[in-house]
This record gives sequence, structure tokens and C-alpha cells, in this order.
Amino acid sequence: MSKSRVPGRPRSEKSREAILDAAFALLVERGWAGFALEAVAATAGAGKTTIYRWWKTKADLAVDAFFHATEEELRFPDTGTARGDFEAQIIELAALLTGARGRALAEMLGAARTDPSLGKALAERWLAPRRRWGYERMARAAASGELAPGVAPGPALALLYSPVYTPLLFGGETPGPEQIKAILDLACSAIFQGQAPQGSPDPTG
Amino acid sequence: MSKSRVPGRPRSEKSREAILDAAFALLVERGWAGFALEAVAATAGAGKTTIYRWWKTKADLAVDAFFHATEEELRFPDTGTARGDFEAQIIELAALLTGARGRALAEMLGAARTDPSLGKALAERWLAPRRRWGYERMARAAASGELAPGVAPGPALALLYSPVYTPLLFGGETPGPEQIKAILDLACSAIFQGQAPQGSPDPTG
Amino acid sequence: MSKSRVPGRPRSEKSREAILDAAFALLVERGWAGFALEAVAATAGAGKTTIYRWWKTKADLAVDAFFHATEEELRFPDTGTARGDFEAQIIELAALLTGARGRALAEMLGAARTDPSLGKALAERWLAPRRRWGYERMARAAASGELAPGVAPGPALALLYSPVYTPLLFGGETPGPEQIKAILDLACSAIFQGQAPQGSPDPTG
Amino acid sequence: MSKSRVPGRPRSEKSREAILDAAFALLVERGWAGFALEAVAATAGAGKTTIYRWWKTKADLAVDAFFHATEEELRFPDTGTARGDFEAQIIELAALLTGARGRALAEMLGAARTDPSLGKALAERWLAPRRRWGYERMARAAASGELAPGVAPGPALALLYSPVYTPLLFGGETPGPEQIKAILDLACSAIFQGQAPQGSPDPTG
DNA sequence: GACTAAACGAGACGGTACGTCATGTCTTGGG
DNA sequence: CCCAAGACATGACGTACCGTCTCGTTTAGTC
Repeated sequence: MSKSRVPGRPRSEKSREAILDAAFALLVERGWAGFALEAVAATAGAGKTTIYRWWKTKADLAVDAFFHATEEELRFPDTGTARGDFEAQIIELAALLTGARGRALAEMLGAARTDPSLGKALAERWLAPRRRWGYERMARAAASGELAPGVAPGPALALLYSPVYTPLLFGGETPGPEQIKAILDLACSAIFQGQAPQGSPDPTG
Repeated sequence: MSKSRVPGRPRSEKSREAILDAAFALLVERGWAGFALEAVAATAGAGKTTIYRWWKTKADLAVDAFFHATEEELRFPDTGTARGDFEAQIIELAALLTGARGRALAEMLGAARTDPSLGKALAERWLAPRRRWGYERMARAAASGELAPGVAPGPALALLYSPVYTPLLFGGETPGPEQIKAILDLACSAIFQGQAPQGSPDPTG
Repeated sequence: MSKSRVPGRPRSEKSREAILDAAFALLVERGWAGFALEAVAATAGAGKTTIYRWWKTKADLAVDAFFHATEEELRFPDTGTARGDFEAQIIELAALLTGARGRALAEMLGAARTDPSLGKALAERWLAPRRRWGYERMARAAASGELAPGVAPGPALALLYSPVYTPLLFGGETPGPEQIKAILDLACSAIFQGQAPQGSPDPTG
Repeated sequence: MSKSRVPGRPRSEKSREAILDAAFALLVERGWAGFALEAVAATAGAGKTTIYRWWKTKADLAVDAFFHATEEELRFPDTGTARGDFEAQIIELAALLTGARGRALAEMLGAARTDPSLGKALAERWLAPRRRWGYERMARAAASGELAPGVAPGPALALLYSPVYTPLLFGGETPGPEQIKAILDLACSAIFQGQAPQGSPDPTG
């Protein structure tokens, strides 16, 4: 069996990397608004044709470049309790959204309302996996009796994640870690059984 | 006590109205992305110069046009209790954000991350008054003992409003009224003293 | 009475000249094949929009630029006899077609077969007036009995002018003045009555 | 008597033919302007590499394809008299230049001014043999006393052939057979001794 | 009733980026 | 060593708005 089935010159991995790197750099430096394909092509030493060959839209490239550089940082934690897992993940998320990378993602999330292709790309690469994990973790929490009585997973997830995202819509003041912690504590007090996560994780009472 | 101090032709009120109307119509019809000043000028029968004379930026015009047509609908309610007031206001807000006008506002909020002038305009006209009212109402709630012990106003407001805004960042599915109600109930259960205002608030399943 | 009827900012004569000059320079320097509108716009310090506003096609601009710089040189002579007029005009024409300008015109004439807009522009600006003059002069020659018996104007004009144009189709060797003179003499001997125009310029051997 | 001297895979005759056929078809159908190597390769089922391996330039291929399909039609006639030979050849030439093939050749001749490789290829394949034959035939005519006194071969050939080529430079109206005949008669009356070959050549009006 | 001066409509201006196209070169695996 | 397939960098294309500019024309209040 041969290494490859298709005839013709194979895709240049070097070019792919150069494009993704240039795209990510430009995205972080100039934001989505200044994300010009012409500039990406120029600094990557690539032709625009090559970009359009592999990425259907500007949005696809931006999202791909963003996650090519970022994705591995976002792991779904496993602390033993649902509350611990959610808190850990949300704090990590808040950290990501703060800083240069966060600006880029925020701008893309914002522009997604206007650009459907961007919306679709982000939904696939960003939202869907996180939503999937959230619902699944919430189901496990329900099964193990960690949720307060009457708490449905949808509203619970909305309450947990929204406060991290909302600042992306408004001015610059992304909430700092203590603020995030305070909001999370308040949300968790409504969602989970018992007290704070560490120490006695499941103090029945 | 003359009619006017300044010499020269006075500003044309007719032109101002025509521009604001055309701008609002275009904004609602085409969204922020399709909001072209050239089109506004053309349908208003105005010159671009006139627009730039009175509005510093495209964003200023869009925001001004939006609130010129919308603002009066948004009143701050007075139901007697803090929980009632917040619930009423948030439900009204959610209703506004659903529909054509909502799309326009959502797109503007999203684009604000990219366009500083838009951000500034929206912060002044939209965010600031609501934030002011929210903090003030929260302070009165604290004074009257309506808040659960240990609840700070910042996190409480974040928890209440964020779930309404966050969907603007993601795909089309704005939460319906029941969903909003469910989320609100959950949030309020952490923030306010006592039970839900009407009937049996927490129908255990 | 006002100077102008139309409202709006008037066309910039400076810009028009700059564009025509840049276009002509580029055309002469690089030929039709290298005649890029982007380069014209850049060296003229003009926007591409401005060019497209005033010239429907690349061909229109090229032809306009060419004749803006060249036209005045081509006057229709008046020597007293038809043979003298045609000879003078054709020699002048041959001189024009030799040299840098000639190359540009030759390339345009050649490319006209491929590019209809170029063909149309050249037909209007180049061919039509010359054809008109040729037929009209030929008619006067017939009326004054200068033509040999049985000579129709169409074939006569074809015989006179074709030898100057045909070299444009083939390689570089444009015929020199003496060659042109020899061909002209041969053609004239078939077309016109009697001997050579002035004195005895052509000592028959 | 081995099958082949050179090592490696021998050139595919099948591929050569397919490429020439596809090239000619495309040339006739779309003209020189629409003659895209990519399309040739695609419809020939060949790789672009193969084309560039065997034909140095696009022009070489086009010219080769054109004459591969056309050349044999153009024979040099032998009617007994120089005038008869030239007339026959020029009329055949005019016929060739009218019609689909003619369009292709005309476009190539036109584009040759712009594309040196095309010029060179056409000069070699088209112009040179015809020029050679013309001068040689003219020399024989001179030797046999068929030329009018004082007629040099260069100007004579220019007068005979130019009127057929010149229309290629201008609009669509290629001259019809009678027009060609009339021009030829006029030219021949200056070049050749005695009267026209058939009938009454000079119908005085 | 003439003068002054700013606002007005219209639209031309220099730019920037868009997404598409064909060119001629290159890089594979297979024959 | 040839072949097909097709990816690659390049560079121009014609389009769409941007925010600025320059006109000649209103439309008032002041002299």
C-alpha cells in the first residue's frame, strides 16, 4: 500500500503552517477588523489562491488559525466534583479571554453576528465541544446527586458561563480572577448541593 | 432674546429626521454589516457631508438612530420588590433583543469590540444608564434587606443580566421567554431572600 | 448664468491629466501587454475608482491617452494634388508608426482583434476619421480627373494604406522611408493619371 | 536495431496528438485570447508539465497546433504565369483568413506584436516560407520578362499581399472575394506587363 | 433689499481589501 | 525518463465603501 492515494503534488505542509502562523499573528496583532487576507498571504509568502484553495472563507482561516495556536491549552478538567470541574474550566476560560488572544476571540465572537460563515466556524470549533462537555458533565452531576433539587442543566450552564462571556460584548473591563470567583460562588450556591467544593466536597446536609 | 445667536443657515431639522429615519430603517433591514453611509445618504436625500457634519462617525449615527427610534420603550419598572423589578426589566430586555431591532443591536454590540467609536457610543447610550439603574436598585434592595446574606451587588447583577446577553455572541437561538424565566428563577434563588414572588417558585421534579 | 449646470464636485482636471499622462507613459514604455490599470493609478496618484468612473474600459483609457498625446501631430495635408496629399499623409503615418509610439499603436491594433472594446475605441478614434478623409479626398480626385480610368476609391485606398499597416502584424522590420516611397510610387502609378507629382522626382530608368 | 537508443520512457505520441488536437480546437473555438493552457491540458487529458516539456511557450504550442491542422491546405500554385500564381495564392489566402480558422490566425498575428515568442513562431512557420516563395517567384517573373519595367520585387510583393492582411488589424469586415479581386487587379496593373489574364480587365466606366 | 455666512445636495477624490483568474514552475507517485 | 495530476507564488482584474474634498445653491439673520 502506498503512502498516499491521490495523484498530483501534495499539499505543502510548510505553506499551511506559514499561513496559519501569519494569520494568527495578524489576528492577535490587528484583531478581526484588521485581519486582511492580502496581508496574511504577503507575510506568509503565499498566494491568495492557496488560501482560498484550503479555506473557504476568511472566517474559516481565522478560526482555524486561532485554534491551531490555542486549542491545546483548553483541556476539560477532572477534579472529582462537578463544581470543581466547572469552576476550574471557567477560570481557565476567563484567563484565556483576558489578554491579546482574548481580544481576538472576542472580536470574532462579536463579528459572528454579522458574518454567518464566522458564526458557523466558531460554533463548530468553539461552542459545540464546550456545550457537549458541559451538558454531559451536568448529567453526571445530576446522576451523582450533586445538583440542588429542581435545577435543570440548561439554565445552570447558562448561569455558569454567561458572566464570563458577556464582558466581551461591552468595553474593555474583563472581570479579574476574584470577580470571577465571586460570581461563580454565587452561581454555584444556587446550582450545587451544599458548600464550596474543596475541603469536604459533599457535605450532605 | 432673539430666535438664534448664530449667523448662517440653521440646521435643517427635516434633514436630521430624514437621516435618522433612513439610518434606522437600513440598520434594521440590513444590520450593522450592511449599514452603508452612502445608502443612508441616498435614501435620506442627504449629502454625506451633512451626516459627517453632525455625527462624528458611522457608529455615532447608527447608535443615535437606533435609540432615537427605540429608547422610549425601555422604561425602568417599579413593581414594589427588587426581584420583581429586575425580573420585569430583564424580561423586557430579552423581548427587545428578540426580533429585527434586536438583531441590529446585537450586531452593534458585537461590532463594538472591533470598532471603538461604536463601543464608546453604545457604552454611553446603552450600558451606562442601565448599569447605573442596576447598581442603584441593588443598593435599595440591600438597604431593605431583600438580598440574601453575603450577596455583593456586582456579582448579583452579572448573574442576572449576563444570560440575556450571551446568546448575542453565539448563533441565532435567542432563549425564549420560558427559558429566560427558568434562568432568572435560578439566579434569583441565589440572590434574593425568601421565595419566588408568585405561587410555588421551585417546583421540585 | 452660472458656469456649470451639474451639481456636485466637478471633475478634477488635474487628475484627468495625471491619469492620461501616466497611461500614455506606461503604454509607450511597456506596451499594451504591460498596460496595467493598477500601475496607471499608482503612478498617477489616483484611485482605480476614478479611472473606472471616466473610462469604461482599459482600452478606452489607453486609446484616449494615446490620442491625447498624439492626435495633434496627425494633420491632413493639402499639397494641391491628390497624389501629393496621399503621399504626404502616408509618409507621415509611416513615420508615426516607427518608433516607440508606433509600437504602442501597433500592439493596440493587434490586440483589437482579441479585445472588442479596444477594437471599438480604435475604430472610432483612429480608423473612422482617416477613412472618412480618404474617401472624401478620393472623391475630389475623381471629380478633378486625377484618377486613372476605372479606378474605384475602395481598392485604391486599400492599395495605398495597406503596405504601411501590414508590417505591424509581423516582426520588427518596419519599412524605412525609401521603401515606403518605392511602394507608394508603384501604387500611385496604378491609381493616378500621369507621372509623379512634383517636377520629375522619379527618374524612370 | 534495438527499439530505442535512449533510456527511460519514450515520448507518448498519443499524448502529443491529443494535445495538438485539443489546442487547435480550443484555438478555433475561443481564439487566442481564450487559449488557456490549463484548458488544453484538461481536455487533452494531459499534464501541463508535458506541454511545457515539448513546447517552450504557449505560443509555440498554438502555432504548432494551428499548422499541424492547417498547413497542408496551403500549397503554392502553378498556373503558368506569375500573375496567375500570385492571384491564385492570394485568393486562397484570403479565403483561409475568412472563417473560424482565419479568426484564430488573425488573433495570433495581432498578438504577435505583444508576445515575442508568438511573433517568432509565426515568422518561422508562416511568414518565412511564404516570403521565400514570393521572392523566388518574383525573380522568375523578372527573368521571364513578366514584370513591368522598373518594378522591384519588394514593393511588388508588399502591394500584392498587404491588402489581404491589413483588415486583420481593423474591425470585422474582411474583404469579400470581389473586393479582393478588384484590389488585385489594380495592383497587378502596376506590377505586371500587358493586360489582365482573363477577359476585359479594365472595364472603363 | 442687499449682504453675510453657514448648512445643504451632489458627487468626485485617493485609498484599501475583496474574491477570481491564468500564468509558468514545482513536486509527488506511478508506468 | 516520461506522464497525470494538481498545488504553488505571482500579479492584475473590476467592485464596493470608506471618509474627505469641492462645488453651486439655499436659507436664514443683520445691516
